[in-house]
Amino acid sequence: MKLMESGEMYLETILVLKNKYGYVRSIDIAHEMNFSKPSVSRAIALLKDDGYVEHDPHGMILLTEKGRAIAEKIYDRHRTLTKYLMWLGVSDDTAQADACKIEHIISDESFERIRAHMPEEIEA
Amino acid sequence: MKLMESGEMYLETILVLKNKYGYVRSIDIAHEMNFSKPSVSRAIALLKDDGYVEHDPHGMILLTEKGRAIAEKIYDRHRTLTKYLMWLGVSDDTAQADACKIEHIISDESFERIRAHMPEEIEA
DNA sequence: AATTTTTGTTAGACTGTGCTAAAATATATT
DNA sequence: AATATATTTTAGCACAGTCTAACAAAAATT
Repeated sequence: MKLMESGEMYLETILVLKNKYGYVRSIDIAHEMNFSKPSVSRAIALLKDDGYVEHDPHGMILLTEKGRAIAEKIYDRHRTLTKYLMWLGVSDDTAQADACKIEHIISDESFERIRAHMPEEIEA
Repeated sequence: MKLMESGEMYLETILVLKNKYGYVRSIDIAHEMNFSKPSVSRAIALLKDDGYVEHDPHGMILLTEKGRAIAEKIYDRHRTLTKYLMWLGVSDDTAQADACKIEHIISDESFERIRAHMPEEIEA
Protein backbone atom coordinates (compact mmCIF):
# COMPACT_ATOMS: atom_id res chain seq x y z
CA MET A 1 0.00 0.00 0.00
CA LYS A 2 1.25 3.47 -0.86
CA LEU A 3 2.22 5.68 2.01
CA MET A 4 0.17 8.85 2.27
CA GLU A 5 1.17 12.26 3.52
CA SER A 6 -0.16 11.44 6.95
CA GLY A 7 2.01 8.33 7.22
CA GLU A 8 5.07 10.31 6.19
CA MET A 9 4.36 12.85 8.91
CA TYR A 10 4.22 10.10 11.54
CA LEU A 11 7.50 8.60 10.37
CA GLU A 12 9.21 11.99 10.34
CA THR A 13 7.91 12.74 13.83
CA ILE A 14 9.14 9.39 15.12
CA LEU A 15 12.61 10.15 13.75
CA VAL A 16 12.66 13.60 15.33
CA LEU A 17 11.46 12.34 18.72
CA LYS A 18 13.93 9.47 18.69
CA ASN A 19 16.78 11.92 18.04
CA LYS A 20 15.50 14.19 20.78
CA TYR A 21 14.66 11.75 23.57
CA GLY A 22 16.20 8.44 22.58
CA TYR A 23 12.88 6.60 22.60
CA VAL A 24 9.40 7.10 21.19
CA ARG A 25 6.03 6.14 22.66
CA SER A 26 2.57 6.66 21.20
CA ILE A 27 1.80 9.29 23.77
CA ASP A 28 4.86 11.31 22.79
CA ILE A 29 3.76 11.32 19.18
CA ALA A 30 0.28 12.38 20.23
CA HIS A 31 1.67 15.33 22.16
CA GLU A 32 4.09 16.34 19.41
CA MET A 33 1.52 16.21 16.62
CA ASN A 34 -1.45 17.40 18.66
CA PHE A 35 -3.48 14.32 17.78
CA SER A 36 -5.55 12.18 20.09
CA LYS A 37 -4.10 8.97 21.49
CA PRO A 38 -6.47 6.76 19.51
CA SER A 39 -5.54 8.46 16.26
CA VAL A 40 -1.89 7.74 16.92
CA SER A 41 -2.56 4.21 18.09
CA ARG A 42 -4.37 3.42 14.89
CA ALA A 43 -1.85 5.12 12.63
CA ILE A 44 1.02 3.22 14.24
CA ALA A 45 -0.85 -0.07 13.83
CA LEU A 46 -1.21 0.64 10.12
CA LEU A 47 2.44 1.63 9.74
CA LYS A 48 3.35 -1.58 11.55
CA ASP A 49 1.17 -3.68 9.25
CA ASP A 50 3.00 -2.18 6.30
CA GLY A 51 6.44 -2.74 7.83
CA TYR A 52 7.44 0.86 8.48
CA VAL A 53 7.69 0.59 12.27
CA GLU A 54 7.90 -2.07 14.97
CA HIS A 55 7.78 -2.30 18.74
CA ASP A 56 10.88 -3.17 20.75
CA PRO A 57 10.65 -5.51 23.78
CA HIS A 58 9.78 -2.56 26.03
CA GLY A 59 6.97 -1.43 23.75
CA MET A 60 8.90 1.51 22.35
CA ILE A 61 8.30 2.43 18.72
CA LEU A 62 11.17 1.86 16.30
CA LEU A 63 11.54 2.68 12.62
CA THR A 64 12.36 -0.25 10.38
CA GLU A 65 14.92 0.11 7.61
CA LYS A 66 12.13 0.95 5.22
CA GLY A 67 10.50 3.40 7.60
CA ARG A 68 13.76 5.12 8.46
CA ALA A 69 14.58 5.65 4.77
CA ILE A 70 11.35 7.55 4.28
CA ALA A 71 11.64 9.46 7.54
CA GLU A 72 15.16 10.60 6.67
CA LYS A 73 14.14 11.64 3.20
CA ILE A 74 11.20 13.70 4.41
CA TYR A 75 13.16 15.25 7.24
CA ASP A 76 15.95 16.21 4.86
CA ARG A 77 13.41 17.85 2.61
CA HIS A 78 11.91 19.61 5.58
CA ARG A 79 15.19 21.17 6.65
CA THR A 80 16.25 22.07 3.14
CA LEU A 81 12.94 23.61 2.12
CA THR A 82 12.74 25.57 5.36
CA LYS A 83 16.21 26.98 4.85
CA TYR A 84 15.44 27.73 1.24
CA LEU A 85 12.32 29.70 2.06
CA MET A 86 14.09 31.58 4.83
CA TRP A 87 16.88 32.39 2.42
CA LEU A 88 14.22 33.94 0.17
CA GLY A 89 13.12 36.10 3.09
CA VAL A 90 10.21 34.12 4.49
CA SER A 91 9.74 34.23 8.26
CA ASP A 92 10.80 31.22 10.33
CA ASP A 93 7.29 30.09 11.28
CA THR A 94 5.85 30.38 7.81
CA ALA A 95 8.87 28.69 6.26
CA GLN A 96 8.47 25.78 8.68
CA ALA A 97 4.75 25.47 8.00
CA ASP A 98 5.11 25.62 4.23
CA ALA A 99 8.07 23.23 4.17
CA CYS A 100 5.98 20.82 6.21
CA LYS A 101 3.36 20.71 3.50
CA ILE A 102 5.58 20.91 0.43
CA GLU A 103 7.93 18.17 1.65
CA HIS A 104 5.26 15.55 0.99
CA ILE A 105 4.14 16.54 -2.46
CA ILE A 106 7.11 17.86 -4.37
CA SER A 107 8.82 15.61 -6.93
CA ASP A 108 12.41 14.48 -6.54
CA GLU A 109 13.25 16.42 -9.66
CA SER A 110 11.96 19.77 -8.42
CA PHE A 111 13.41 19.25 -4.98
CA GLU A 112 16.87 18.59 -6.39
CA ARG A 113 16.70 21.67 -8.59
CA ILE A 114 15.75 23.78 -5.59
CA ARG A 115 18.57 22.33 -3.54
CA ALA A 116 21.00 22.98 -6.37
CA HIS A 117 19.85 26.57 -6.55
CA MET A 118 20.71 27.30 -2.91
CA PRO A 119 24.03 28.91 -2.06
CA GLU A 120 26.38 26.27 -0.66
CA GLU A 121 26.92 28.02 2.65
CA ILE A 122 23.32 27.62 3.77
CA GLU A 123 22.81 24.03 2.68
CA ALA A 124 21.34 21.88 5.41
CA MET B 1 -17.20 26.75 4.95
CA LYS B 2 -13.54 26.76 4.09
CA LEU B 3 -12.69 25.80 0.56
CA MET B 4 -10.49 22.75 0.29
CA GLU B 5 -7.85 21.94 -2.26
CA SER B 6 -10.36 19.97 -4.26
CA GLY B 7 -12.73 22.93 -4.51
CA GLU B 8 -9.91 25.18 -5.62
CA MET B 9 -9.03 22.74 -8.39
CA TYR B 10 -12.60 22.78 -9.67
CA LEU B 11 -12.70 26.59 -9.69
CA GLU B 12 -9.36 26.80 -11.47
CA THR B 13 -10.50 24.26 -14.05
CA ILE B 14 -13.72 26.15 -14.66
CA LEU B 15 -11.74 29.34 -15.30
CA VAL B 16 -9.39 27.58 -17.71
CA LEU B 17 -12.21 25.90 -19.64
CA LYS B 18 -14.18 29.13 -19.83
CA ASN B 19 -11.16 30.89 -21.30
CA LYS B 20 -10.62 28.05 -23.72
CA TYR B 21 -14.15 27.31 -24.96
CA GLY B 22 -16.28 30.21 -23.80
CA TYR B 23 -18.59 27.99 -21.76
CA VAL B 24 -18.30 25.25 -19.18
CA ARG B 25 -20.47 22.19 -18.62
CA SER B 26 -20.12 19.47 -16.00
CA ILE B 27 -19.09 16.98 -18.63
CA ASP B 28 -16.24 19.20 -19.77
CA ILE B 29 -14.91 19.43 -16.23
CA ALA B 30 -15.19 15.67 -15.89
CA HIS B 31 -13.12 15.14 -19.03
CA GLU B 32 -10.56 17.78 -18.10
CA MET B 33 -10.02 16.49 -14.56
CA ASN B 34 -10.50 12.80 -15.29
CA PHE B 35 -13.27 12.47 -12.73
CA SER B 36 -16.59 10.73 -13.07
CA LYS B 37 -19.72 12.70 -13.89
CA PRO B 38 -21.26 12.12 -10.47
CA SER B 39 -18.15 13.39 -8.72
CA VAL B 40 -18.30 16.60 -10.71
CA SER B 41 -22.04 16.93 -10.29
CA ARG B 42 -21.72 16.71 -6.56
CA ALA B 43 -18.72 19.01 -6.33
CA ILE B 44 -20.48 21.68 -8.39
CA ALA B 45 -23.57 21.41 -6.19
CA LEU B 46 -21.41 22.07 -3.12
CA LEU B 47 -19.62 24.99 -4.77
CA LYS B 48 -23.03 26.38 -5.71
CA ASP B 49 -24.32 26.02 -2.14
CA ASP B 50 -21.36 28.02 -0.94
CA GLY B 51 -21.74 30.70 -3.58
CA TYR B 52 -18.68 30.02 -5.70
CA VAL B 53 -20.50 29.11 -8.91
CA GLU B 54 -23.95 29.39 -10.46
CA HIS B 55 -25.82 28.15 -13.51
CA ASP B 56 -26.81 30.49 -16.31
CA PRO B 57 -30.23 30.13 -18.02
CA HIS B 58 -28.77 27.56 -20.43
CA GLY B 59 -27.38 25.46 -17.63
CA MET B 60 -23.81 26.53 -18.22
CA ILE B 61 -21.55 26.85 -15.17
CA LEU B 62 -20.39 30.33 -14.24
CA LEU B 63 -18.01 31.56 -11.57
CA THR B 64 -19.43 34.11 -9.15
CA GLU B 65 -17.35 37.09 -8.07
CA LYS B 66 -16.18 35.12 -5.06
CA GLY B 67 -15.41 32.02 -7.12
CA ARG B 68 -13.58 33.93 -9.81
CA ALA B 69 -11.35 35.65 -7.24
CA ILE B 70 -10.16 32.29 -5.97
CA ALA B 71 -9.84 30.78 -9.42
CA GLU B 72 -7.71 33.70 -10.62
CA LYS B 73 -5.52 33.54 -7.58
CA ILE B 74 -4.87 29.83 -7.92
CA TYR B 75 -4.33 30.06 -11.65
CA ASP B 76 -1.86 32.89 -11.20
CA ARG B 77 0.02 30.78 -8.68
CA HIS B 78 -0.06 27.88 -11.08
CA ARG B 79 1.53 29.81 -13.91
CA THR B 80 4.06 31.53 -11.71
CA LEU B 81 5.17 28.39 -9.89
CA THR B 82 5.40 26.46 -13.14
CA LYS B 83 7.60 29.13 -14.69
CA TYR B 84 9.67 29.32 -11.55
CA LEU B 85 10.37 25.60 -11.48
CA MET B 86 11.17 25.57 -15.18
CA TRP B 87 13.53 28.47 -14.64
CA LEU B 88 15.29 26.28 -12.05
CA GLY B 89 15.67 23.60 -14.71
CA VAL B 90 12.69 21.35 -14.00
CA SER B 91 11.05 19.71 -17.00
CA ASP B 92 7.74 21.09 -18.24
CA ASP B 93 5.60 18.15 -17.16
CA THR B 94 7.06 17.89 -13.68
CA ALA B 95 6.90 21.64 -13.18
CA GLN B 96 3.22 21.60 -14.13
CA ALA B 97 2.45 18.69 -11.82
CA ASP B 98 4.31 20.13 -8.85
CA ALA B 99 2.89 23.64 -9.35
CA CYS B 100 -0.54 22.07 -9.38
CA LYS B 101 -0.02 20.67 -5.91
CA ILE B 102 1.98 23.51 -4.36
CA GLU B 103 -0.44 26.21 -5.56
CA HIS B 104 -3.02 25.05 -3.00
CA ILE B 105 -0.88 24.79 0.06
CA ILE B 106 1.75 27.50 -0.05
CA SER B 107 1.28 30.63 2.06
CA ASP B 108 0.88 34.07 0.50
CA GLU B 109 4.11 35.08 2.15
CA SER B 110 6.22 32.31 0.62
CA PHE B 111 4.56 32.67 -2.75
CA GLU B 112 5.35 36.38 -2.87
CA ARG B 113 8.96 35.77 -1.90
CA ILE B 114 9.29 33.22 -4.69
CA ARG B 115 7.74 35.58 -7.19
CA ALA B 116 10.04 38.37 -6.07
CA HIS B 117 13.01 36.06 -6.56
CA MET B 118 12.21 35.40 -10.21
CA PRO B 119 13.95 37.44 -12.90
CA GLU B 120 11.53 40.00 -14.28
CA GLU B 121 11.73 38.78 -17.86
CA ILE B 122 10.14 35.45 -17.10
CA GLU B 123 7.38 36.66 -14.82
CA ALA B 124 3.97 35.32 -15.80
C1' DA C 1 -42.72 12.37 -33.87
C1' DA C 2 -40.00 8.60 -32.29
C1' DT C 3 -35.69 6.99 -31.12
C1' DT C 4 -30.99 7.24 -29.84
C1' DT C 5 -27.30 9.58 -27.70
C1' DT C 6 -25.51 12.76 -24.50
C1' DT C 7 -25.57 14.95 -20.21
C1' DG C 8 -26.73 15.41 -15.42
C1' DT C 9 -28.43 13.55 -10.96
C1' DT C 10 -29.56 10.28 -7.20
C1' DA C 11 -28.36 6.62 -4.23
C1' DG C 12 -25.18 4.21 -1.95
C1' DA C 13 -20.36 2.32 -1.15
C1' DC C 14 -15.49 3.01 0.12
C1' DT C 15 -11.01 5.13 1.78
C1' DG C 16 -8.17 8.03 4.56
C1' DT C 17 -7.77 10.21 8.63
C1' DG C 18 -9.27 12.74 12.21
C1' DC C 19 -12.43 12.50 16.73
C1' DT C 20 -14.75 10.89 21.63
C1' DA C 21 -16.03 7.51 25.08
C1' DA C 22 -14.92 3.69 27.36
C1' DA C 23 -12.26 -0.53 28.34
C1' DA C 24 -7.91 -2.80 28.99
C1' DT C 25 -3.26 -2.80 30.28
C1' DA C 26 0.90 -1.23 32.34
C1' DT C 27 3.34 1.58 35.65
C1' DA C 28 3.91 4.05 39.88
C1' DT C 29 2.63 5.24 44.58
C1' DT C 30 1.10 4.39 49.04
C1' DA D 1 -0.63 -5.94 47.91
C1' DA D 2 -3.92 -2.46 46.90
C1' DT D 3 -4.88 1.59 44.76
C1' DA D 4 -4.16 5.34 41.71
C1' DT D 5 -2.32 7.13 37.55
C1' DA D 6 -0.66 6.84 32.88
C1' DT D 7 -0.78 4.67 28.52
C1' DT D 8 -2.73 2.01 24.84
C1' DT D 9 -6.42 -0.05 22.45
C1' DT D 10 -11.26 -0.97 20.95
C1' DA D 11 -15.52 0.57 19.12
C1' DG D 12 -17.93 3.60 16.72
C1' DC D 13 -18.74 8.37 14.55
C1' DA D 14 -17.69 12.22 11.10
C1' DC D 15 -16.21 14.38 7.03
C1' DA D 16 -14.10 15.12 2.44
C1' DG D 17 -13.97 13.34 -1.77
C1' DT D 18 -13.66 9.77 -4.81
C1' DC D 19 -16.31 5.75 -7.25
C1' DT D 20 -20.21 2.66 -9.80
C1' DA D 21 -24.91 1.63 -11.06
C1' DA D 22 -29.02 3.21 -12.29
C1' DC D 23 -32.25 6.72 -13.46
C1' DA D 24 -33.90 11.24 -15.43
C1' DA D 25 -33.69 14.85 -18.54
C1' DA D 26 -32.12 17.20 -22.57
C1' DA D 27 -30.36 17.31 -27.24
C1' DA D 28 -29.52 15.32 -31.63
C1' DT D 29 -30.66 12.12 -35.27
C1' DT D 30 -33.52 9.53 -38.09
